[in-house]
Amino acid sequence: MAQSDTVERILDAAASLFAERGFAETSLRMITSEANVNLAAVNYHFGSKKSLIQAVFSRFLSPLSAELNERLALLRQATSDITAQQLVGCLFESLMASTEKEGENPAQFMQLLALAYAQTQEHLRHYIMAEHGASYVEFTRLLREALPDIEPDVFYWRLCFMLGASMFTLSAFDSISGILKSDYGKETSVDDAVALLIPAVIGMLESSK
Amino acid sequence: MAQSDTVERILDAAASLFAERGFAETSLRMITSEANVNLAAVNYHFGSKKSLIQAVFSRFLSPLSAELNERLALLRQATSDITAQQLVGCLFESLMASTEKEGENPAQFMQLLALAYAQTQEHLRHYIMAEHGASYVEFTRLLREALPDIEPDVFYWRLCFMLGASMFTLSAFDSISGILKSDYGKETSVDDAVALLIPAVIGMLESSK
DNA sequence: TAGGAATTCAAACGCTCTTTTGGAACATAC
DNA sequence: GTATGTTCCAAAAGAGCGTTTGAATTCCTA
Repeated sequence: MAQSDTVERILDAAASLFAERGFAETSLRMITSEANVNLAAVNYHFGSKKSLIQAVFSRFLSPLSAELNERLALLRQATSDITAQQLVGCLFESLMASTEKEGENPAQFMQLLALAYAQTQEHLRHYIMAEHGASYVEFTRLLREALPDIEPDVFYWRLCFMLGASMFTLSAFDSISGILKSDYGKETSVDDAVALLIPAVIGMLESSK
Repeated sequence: MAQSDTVERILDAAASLFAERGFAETSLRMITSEANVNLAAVNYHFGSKKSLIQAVFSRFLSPLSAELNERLALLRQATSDITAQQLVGCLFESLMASTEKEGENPAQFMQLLALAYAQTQEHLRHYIMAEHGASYVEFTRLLREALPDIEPDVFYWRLCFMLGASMFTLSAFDSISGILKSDYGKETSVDDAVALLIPAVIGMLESSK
């Protein structure tokens, strides 16, 4: 069994358990037993539980940042009048493309983000901001430029509405789509949910009310 | 020092620390030392940490359910054509009224709810649904009736968008309003944020797109 | 195929946690 | 003023945690 195998199995198990239960609620013993590796493997390969948590986020965030940076750069050089619609489209395309490339689950990713948000994990906040904050700041800046007529504070609150709606919806995707399946026999993919989400958040952002 | 004093002080400290740090990240030692009571007081008055968590939620949810039930009943007997706008108004009024009555913090309440959602705390989910699920189900039923032309699955997703935007915004209220204050010198109250939030979520619910 | 580095493993260490315990302090009622 | 029930407290029990250790094993290269 090569090292990469152990490391990947730990990351898979950790991502799944963290997303479902939370960080402190998930012990290294749960993770290593789920991953079928020895307890000491986490500290051997990652150094500590904190570092493991950061590694789990890195696996999601690095490809997302890369995708988003690339798409934003393309958009900037294609036109100088970028619309909010294009930017929001970029964001969700990046999310879906980056998770698909890595064979990951966007719903699980959003569960982890929601968790990182809800629990004030200082070390994680700092780490995420230091490693991946630039893409987010750039996205916000461009969106602000695309919506110059909105008062700054209103813009900020609407950005918040957008993030909340997106994060909550995708993080709850599994349970919502399960309910829809059993109650209405309706099969829904993440792409279907995103297709509904995009016009909704754009409507909120651009609203004149 | 009467019992009620100790119990209240524990609940206050627990709500504040849970909201800020998470459930497992907050030890009974932190809570009892913050509350200036003996460590054993939690187990004496509440039985266990789990029960304390439930009690913290109960203190928020019971007044909210009561307020919401009352307002929904009034609305039902006032008119048979209830609008989505009226229902969303009811929900936020109930939230603000119930927290104000009890001298509580709506942002803290939403932080706790977001936490309960993010971490799959089975005992808590069951408890909340069993004790307070009825009001939520009734609200959803009335909202569904107010928006009969929307496909059932689209309705469900939009409900999700609404909950996400509301929960996230209010749970992040302290940090957002802090940023607005320091960046734009703009002072924002929770009511201001809710005043922006209501038209935004109603727009999402009623949209024809 | 021998040797050295990388990885895995069982066991234990030290720590913090929730919960329990039995008695002390207090209030209330007879 | 004593009896009774409630509340508080210091201490310890018992369980689980992250981490460390050193030996065993596997892997790779020379």
